[in-house]
Amino acid sequence: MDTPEPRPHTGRRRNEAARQAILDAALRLAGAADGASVTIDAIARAAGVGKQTVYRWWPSKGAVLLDALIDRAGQDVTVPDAGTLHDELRSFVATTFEAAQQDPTSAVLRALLRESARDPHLADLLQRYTATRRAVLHALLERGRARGELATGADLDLMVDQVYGLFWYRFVLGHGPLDAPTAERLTATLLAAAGQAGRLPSGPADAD
Amino acid sequence: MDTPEPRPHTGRRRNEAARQAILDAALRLAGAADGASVTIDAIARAAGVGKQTVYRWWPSKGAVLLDALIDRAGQDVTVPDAGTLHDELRSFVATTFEAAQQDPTSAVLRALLRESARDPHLADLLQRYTATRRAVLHALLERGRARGELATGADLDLMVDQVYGLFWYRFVLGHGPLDAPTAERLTATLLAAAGQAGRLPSGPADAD
Amino acid sequence: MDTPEPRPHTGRRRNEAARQAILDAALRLAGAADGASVTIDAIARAAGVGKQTVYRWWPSKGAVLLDALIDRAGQDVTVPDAGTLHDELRSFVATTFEAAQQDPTSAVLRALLRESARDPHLADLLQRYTATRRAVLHALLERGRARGELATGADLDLMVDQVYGLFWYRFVLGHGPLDAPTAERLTATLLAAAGQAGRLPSGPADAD
Amino acid sequence: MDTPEPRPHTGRRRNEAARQAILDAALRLAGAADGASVTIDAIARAAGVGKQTVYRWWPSKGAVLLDALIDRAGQDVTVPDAGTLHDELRSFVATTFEAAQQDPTSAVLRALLRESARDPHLADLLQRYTATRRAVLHALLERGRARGELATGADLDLMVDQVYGLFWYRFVLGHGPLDAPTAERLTATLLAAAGQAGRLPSGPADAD
DNA sequence: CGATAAGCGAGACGGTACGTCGAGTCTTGTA
DNA sequence: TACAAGACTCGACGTACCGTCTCGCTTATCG
Repeated sequence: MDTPEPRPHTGRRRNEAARQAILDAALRLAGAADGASVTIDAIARAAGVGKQTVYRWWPSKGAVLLDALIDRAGQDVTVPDAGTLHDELRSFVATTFEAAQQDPTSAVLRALLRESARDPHLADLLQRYTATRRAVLHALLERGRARGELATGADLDLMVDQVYGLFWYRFVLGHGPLDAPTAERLTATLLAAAGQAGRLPSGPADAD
Repeated sequence: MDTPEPRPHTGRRRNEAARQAILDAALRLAGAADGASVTIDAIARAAGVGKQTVYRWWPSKGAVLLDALIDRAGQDVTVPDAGTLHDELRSFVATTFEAAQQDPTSAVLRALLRESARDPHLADLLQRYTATRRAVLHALLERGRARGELATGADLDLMVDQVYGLFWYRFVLGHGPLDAPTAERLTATLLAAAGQAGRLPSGPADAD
Repeated sequence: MDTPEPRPHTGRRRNEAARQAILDAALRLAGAADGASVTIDAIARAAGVGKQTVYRWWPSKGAVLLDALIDRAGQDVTVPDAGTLHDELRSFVATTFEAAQQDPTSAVLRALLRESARDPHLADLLQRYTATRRAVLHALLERGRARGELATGADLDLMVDQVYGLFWYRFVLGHGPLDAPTAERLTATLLAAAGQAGRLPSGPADAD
Repeated sequence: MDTPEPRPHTGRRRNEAARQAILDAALRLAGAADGASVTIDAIARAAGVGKQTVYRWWPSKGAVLLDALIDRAGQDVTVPDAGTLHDELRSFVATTFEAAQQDPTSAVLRALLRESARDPHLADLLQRYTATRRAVLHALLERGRARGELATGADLDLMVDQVYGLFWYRFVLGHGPLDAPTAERLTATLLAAAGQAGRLPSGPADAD
């Protein structure tokens, strides 16, 4: 049973240099100024590219930004896998906090939020992206539970959302710190509760 | 010698009916469809009002929406002040969750987020608004601490932001429930940790 | 020393089927709808041909149309050479009128005019094409003059342009008929005047 | 029975200065260069006006040009009404020839033709405009016929179209002169024929 | 027979102009 | 002076064609 030989490809191939130039331009513009003027026209002009070339490959401005984020700033939050759940979780949270506040990433994240507010399609993409991030954290917690460091009844989804909820809330409003001590205290809070799961109201089955 | 009584008033007075019509129209449009087409032109047209009349009294579209939210849907989250901190907190959280998901409020909140992403002025207003909400919750916690129900070292700001962070995170993404059981578990988590404050790393001075 | 015999030929030969398909597609599209959407892309797509294949052989869209016109509809206006100048002229005019109003030709002519308005290169081609048409009519008149049926001072160029002028004017605007009676009356007008050339102001030398 | 009092007018009035600036800019651009770059954007920019203001009042670029032509260059071909039909006709034709070849008018006419080729709406407008021009010439001829200077059977429509046909044909192609001698010879041709109407095949009733 | 040289379908590329939308401002006449 | 109406400038939007440029492949001719 061989492959249906869909089509070996025909026509000119995508210009990788143009792709890079567009992502670069998007990052540069998102980082500059107050984030206004992140326009498709501006991105295309800054990349030395026709507008159509942007629209050919991305459905919206925000999709470009998201792509830029994943390509350029996505590889930084790694799971350390060192020792106790407490250490792992604290490290994960602190790294997440820190990474988001570095210079290009922060601007892109804000630009993404700005765009996703208008563009339902981007909102969808962003939702999918955040889901993968949640999944990573969820897996981390699950490994801890498997090692007996969490009560079996612990609501992992809630724990995950408490981390990312706090993160986004402070990131957007900027009224409170997202630093290492905060990561430490947040971790302690979550584990203090989940370690006493017997006294907690039982969460959902959480079979995943 | 006090102010020279400059002029009691001259010219036509503000038309209260127009104000109401504008807020109504804003709510109606924000609730309708997917929330797109909440335009100043659309609001003015729907309210049977000139655009200038909107701009005369509000600095931006978002300010109109925020005003509508406060006028129409703002008075519902009250602090019960009944019994233990645990009950008070659970009630507050559950009420917050519920109120935000009712029909006109939910749409307006989403419209507000959408606008605040673009409009820095509205972002400022919204920040001030959320600050008042945080202050209410902070006061609630502080009363509890005064009654000895919280460790003295507890980071109240962190607790507040965990509540609102989870709320906004789930409200925006819609991937998890914001129901009474969730409120219950969240409350339990927060208090389980804060009751053992002695074992927590000490938070900031929290002098407010 | 003649041409350096550059190279007899090498490589693949021109695909005649593609040529025909392109001309067919051009005619079909020019005839369809209101004539809009006669695009190079559309022609190429309709002909199942790459755009480059069009540009390889024709300098512009209009050149394709002109080629189609000459190939498909060009051979119909013949000079009868039967009897008197009056009869010949009337026949020529009537045939010209009729031929232009037949179905594929009419649409292509209009499409050509449309394109030539934009494309200076096509305008040039079209000018050359109309010049050959004028030359045919001019020769017909000259033969008549040689037979003594026209005054020697007659301005043949003016007569030619009166025929084609009337034709194009009515063809484009469509406000008056281009039928046999019109051809008859036009012929009579021209000959009535040119038969009395002695009383006319003398025209240019008309040496051609 | 009074008027239905449609509306006394409300809202800001049309800015006449903007209208003039747009027409001026259109003429200027049409006259400059080779006529390319007569763009809506360019007109708006040159007029110091938003694009929307152009679109608010004219359906297309060509409509602007036509308006400019009528406003600025339309008042020049007047009917002299001096003496014989021959003199009147010659004068009319010569003036028409001359006016069209003066500097701003010529460019605008060419730009109009260019646009009308693409824009069916403009083609319609242009058709209406040419009809009014034909009507003027038709009236001139009719007065001559009433004075007995034309045969009663003369096909006035044909005569009119011979004048304008020759004019447009030479104006567009530019292969022959549109000067006073040409006007003189054309006039002579037309009148030579129409003066002998008895020998012409009878035209249409021409009852207008 | 292989090397070389086009021609070909497909389609991505940098551009330019299009016509529309929404924003915030301004100018009318009326109340 | 507020108001309804609506014209104004500005700037971004997403689309349509233009003419050019690769791709991988298919023919042809020539050494």
